[in-house]
Amino acid sequence: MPENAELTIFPTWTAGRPGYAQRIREAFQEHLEKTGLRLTSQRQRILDYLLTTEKHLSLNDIYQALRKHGVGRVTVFRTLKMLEEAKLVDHVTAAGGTSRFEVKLERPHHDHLICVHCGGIQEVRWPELEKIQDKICKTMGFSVAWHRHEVFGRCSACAEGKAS
Amino acid sequence: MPENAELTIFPTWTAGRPGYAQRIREAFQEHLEKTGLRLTSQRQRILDYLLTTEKHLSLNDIYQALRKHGVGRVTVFRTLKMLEEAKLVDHVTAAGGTSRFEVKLERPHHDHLICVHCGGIQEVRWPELEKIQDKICKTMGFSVAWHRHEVFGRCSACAEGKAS
DNA sequence: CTCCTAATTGAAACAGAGTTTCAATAAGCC
DNA sequence: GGCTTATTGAAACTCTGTTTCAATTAGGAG
Ligand SMILES: [Mn+2]
Ligand SMILES: [Mn+2]
Ligand SMILES: [Zn+2]
Ligand SMILES: [Zn+2]
Repeated sequence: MPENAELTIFPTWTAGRPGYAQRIREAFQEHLEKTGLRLTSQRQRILDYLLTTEKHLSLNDIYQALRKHGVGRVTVFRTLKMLEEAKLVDHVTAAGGTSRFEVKLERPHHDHLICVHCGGIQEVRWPELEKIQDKICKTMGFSVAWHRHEVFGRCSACAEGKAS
Repeated sequence: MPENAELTIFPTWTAGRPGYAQRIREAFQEHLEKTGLRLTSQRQRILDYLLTTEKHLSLNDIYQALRKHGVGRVTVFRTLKMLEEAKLVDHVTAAGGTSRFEVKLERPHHDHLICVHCGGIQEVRWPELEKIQDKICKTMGFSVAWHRHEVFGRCSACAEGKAS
């Protein structure tokens, strides 16, 4: 499996959505004001990088991309945490167990199909399935906060070329 | 969240199943012979500990329990890996992100409801849900090898005492 | 614009799970 | 018993994630 596989999120989620980048930046500023935080060049860069690179990025991916612009690892870590609290960003636990981040604003919840061969991540929505999940949890007296449903296997592309 | 929460697997899975311990030990030996590995006291102890303690144990839980009998951390690590390859043991990703292990032989597939408050793990089978998963994956041309469906929230016990 | 203060930053050090290395040890076979 | 090879475990290392704290900066008050 390639070390940095093609980890696309809904292609053109940001791009295909007029004003999306604008809106998420505004929501970001709103959150900053509301919580008494400050707008710094680092925080701006990190959000912008997430917006322009439509992929599932790890903390380290972002750090490596922005260190040349003087953004530290710790700041990336803290900013991602803050963006998650602000519900502007979310994370997936990828194959290796590390967290990968994606913009969340206006995006519906989805789960991931992870190809063990090429490392590619496909996104999937199955409200029908989640309805059953919620129903069963309810009958067990378990109140769901969030869930992680990750399916591992071979994507259509890799299933054809059956070479290991 | 308590550091070592009550992490029960199906109560009496091993206990309520006459000869289970016996069968899994035999399967273990078979695997050793088949792959040219050797039966050591350490490997025996680790498997036995998993069998007698019907819980979802972390690598460290097992190490802490067996170090007094002269079993090293590395050996626990390697043995768990081997047991997973032999399909005798499986792991769950618990609340903190660490792996917890459980015996697998003859046990039906199940998923986990993980309480973020007390750390307790409940097991759940929902074939209906998984049927939908497989159906949708199929239509997407994705061939499922395995999946991990973990639901985080509050168990019934913790939901009542609403203290944080 | 300047000053002030509290928020922010990032190097460094730390934590914890997981993994490799390698010399010493033990299993299984003759 | 003796030989060969797998196994073991201390130590060192990797990687992700996290805390600490002195230096820096945002942004509001003057
Ligand atoms: Mn996604
Ligand atoms: Mn289980
Ligand atoms: Zn693939
Ligand atoms: Zn609970």
